[in-house]
Amino acid sequence: MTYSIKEVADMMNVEPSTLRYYDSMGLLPGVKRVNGRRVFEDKDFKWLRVLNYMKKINMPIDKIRSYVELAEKGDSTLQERFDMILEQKEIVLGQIDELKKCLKEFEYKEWYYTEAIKAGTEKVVENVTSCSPTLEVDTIPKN
Amino acid sequence: MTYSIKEVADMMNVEPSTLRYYDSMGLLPGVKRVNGRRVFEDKDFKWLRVLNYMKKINMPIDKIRSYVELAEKGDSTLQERFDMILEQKEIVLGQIDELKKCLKEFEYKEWYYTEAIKAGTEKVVENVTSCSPTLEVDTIPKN
DNA sequence: ATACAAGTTAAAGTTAACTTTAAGTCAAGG
DNA sequence: CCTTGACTTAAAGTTAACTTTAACTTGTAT
Repeated sequence: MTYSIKEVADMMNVEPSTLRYYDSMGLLPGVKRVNGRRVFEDKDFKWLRVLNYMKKINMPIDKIRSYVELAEKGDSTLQERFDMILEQKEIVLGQIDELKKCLKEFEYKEWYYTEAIKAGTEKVVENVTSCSPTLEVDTIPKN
Repeated sequence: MTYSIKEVADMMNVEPSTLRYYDSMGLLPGVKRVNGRRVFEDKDFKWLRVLNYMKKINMPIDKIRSYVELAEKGDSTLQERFDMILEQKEIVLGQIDELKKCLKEFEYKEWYYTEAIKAGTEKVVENVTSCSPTLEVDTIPKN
C-alpha cells in the first residue's frame, strides 16, 4: 500500500507543506519518489509515528534529526539512541509532573471562583489566596 | 517588603527584560513605579504566580492578558473567569493524557533498545515494531 | 488536446515570545 | 563633581517552526 503526501498529511492532521518541511529537515528518511513525487509506504509510518510523539513532547527538530541520523547509521549507534531515549523519558516525566502541579492550581482556582460566584464577590476568598513571594512562586520555565 | 526587577527576575528565573516584556503586554497590572522604576510588592507575586502556571501550560500571552483584563474589571467578570479556568483545566488534563501516551512510547523504546543492545543488533526487535499506518499513527498536533 | 488538480523546489514571509541595542535617567560612593 | 551600576523606553533583531508564493511538472478527466 502506498500513500500520497496529501493522504499522509490528512492522516497525521498536518499540512502537506509541513511534511515537505520535515523531509527537508531530514526527519523522513527513505521516502520513495516516483516522477519526483513523494510516495509513502507502510515502513514510512514507523518514522512518522516516532516523529509524532517526539514532537508532542516538544523535542526540537534538530534533536529529532540527530536521533534519526543515529538510527540511519545502524547498530553501531544503539547505545547512543538508548541514552537519548532515556533522557527524553526523564524529560517527559518532568513535564507530566509540572503539569500535575499546574492542574492543582487550576483546580484551586475552580474552587476559588465557585465560592466567589456563590458570594457574588471575590472579597470572600481573596484573603485565602494571598501568597508569600518566596514560598509559592516557583520558577517560570525559560521558554 | 519591596523588590527590584532584577530580584524578581532572579526569583522567577527569567531575565529582567522578560518581565518588562510581560509588563508591556499587560500581564503585570498594578506594579508601582518610583522614579520611573518598577517596584514589586508582595501583592504582585499573586500575579507572577498566576503568570507562572499559565505559561507552563503554554497558554498564549494574549489569552493570559484577557484573563488579567477580566480580573481587573472586578466581580462582574467572575463567571467569565470561572469559564476560562475550567476550559484551561480541561486543556491541562488533555496535555497530561497526551504526555502519558508519549511516556509509554518512550518506555517501549527503552525496552526495545535494551533488547537490541543485548543482542548487538536491532534485527532482533525490528519485527516487533512494524506498525500499521492507520492503527498506530495518531494525530500530530498542529503546533 | 487541453484543462485541472496535485505534486515539486527555492526562497521569502509569518508568528510568538522573547532578547538585544541604543540612548538616556538616577542614586550612591569616592 | 564624576563615575558606576541598575534601571528606563522604543525599536530592531532573533529563533523555531512552519506557511506561502512563484514558477514549474505531471497524471487524469473531458
